[in-house]
Amino acid sequence: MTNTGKLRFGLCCIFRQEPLKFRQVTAKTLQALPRKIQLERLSEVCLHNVRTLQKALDFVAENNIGAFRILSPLFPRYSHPEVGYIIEDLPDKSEIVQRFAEIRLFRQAHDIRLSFHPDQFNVLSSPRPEVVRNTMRELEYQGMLGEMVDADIINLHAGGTYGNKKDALKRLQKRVDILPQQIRSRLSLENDDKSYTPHDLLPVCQKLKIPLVYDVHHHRCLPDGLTEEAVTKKVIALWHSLGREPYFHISSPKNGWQGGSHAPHADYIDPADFPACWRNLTATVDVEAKAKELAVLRLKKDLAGC
DNA sequence: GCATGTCAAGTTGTG
DNA sequence: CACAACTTGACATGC
Repeated sequence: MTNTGKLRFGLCCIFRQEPLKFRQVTAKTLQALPRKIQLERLSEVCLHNVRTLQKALDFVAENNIGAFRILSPLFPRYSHPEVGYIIEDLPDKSEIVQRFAEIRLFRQAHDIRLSFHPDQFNVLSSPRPEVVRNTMRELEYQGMLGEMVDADIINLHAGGTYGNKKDALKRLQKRVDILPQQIRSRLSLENDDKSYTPHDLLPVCQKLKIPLVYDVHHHRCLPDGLTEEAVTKKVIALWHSLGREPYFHISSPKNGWQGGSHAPHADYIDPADFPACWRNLTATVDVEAKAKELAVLRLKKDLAGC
């Protein structure tokens, strides 16, 4: 009933009901256009997306949501090898930069925690050099955005196992060690539902002095012998040793737990899936649910009533 | 204007 | 050894 900690919930990337839409443009479409037109098109989309991000944070602040995950393609195709670009290239660069500055101040004024989550195709453990190069490009992009908006997390999965987890994690560690500070200072690893458990990643994170985002749904899909309480405790200790607020992910499976090890995300979070040991913490919990802002608001309500 | 297909990425498992 | 599945929402295209 009386929560001592300050649990904050995070909204992921987009909205279900609010009329806030981010725009996209594909490499294929761009490649059919001359460079000048490409940049005009990209500028239009980027400006739209920065304005939309501002509105998204307005909504987040008004509804007492404590965190927001920024979608990776906020600037579509930024790190693409053929059609990639920098803000300087865009006709609307001055308004874009100006709005980023406003977003940054707004974030700070309202204490909204911002994060990035490069998708599964970004793999630092890959044995393929071009995969790692592309990942680096994407991380540089997200690091640049992170710097501009004052985000504190770029959260990454550990990637594939290639038949040998130890070697894969060694490659990962080597590559984290050479990341620019702008990225490394924001980097976290997250346990996934197929390959890497908290048990696998905690030692890596400790060695690299980077935090672990604990996804309890993934942990239930891919258990490692550790209880949720035990992992929670270790993860909190890790974040605190770095002087930072712990970060978790929650989701509920679409078709219940009986339908196999992993399932697509449900529209809402079943409050029963929310770990009891998270209740009174000071921590951030991203709500991964298809009903987006509706799911965040419902979960807040449900937990307040327990 | 709506419905269907396409895009974007890397890994893994299947055929 | 080649290819589909996985994931996802918006874009792009065709009727």
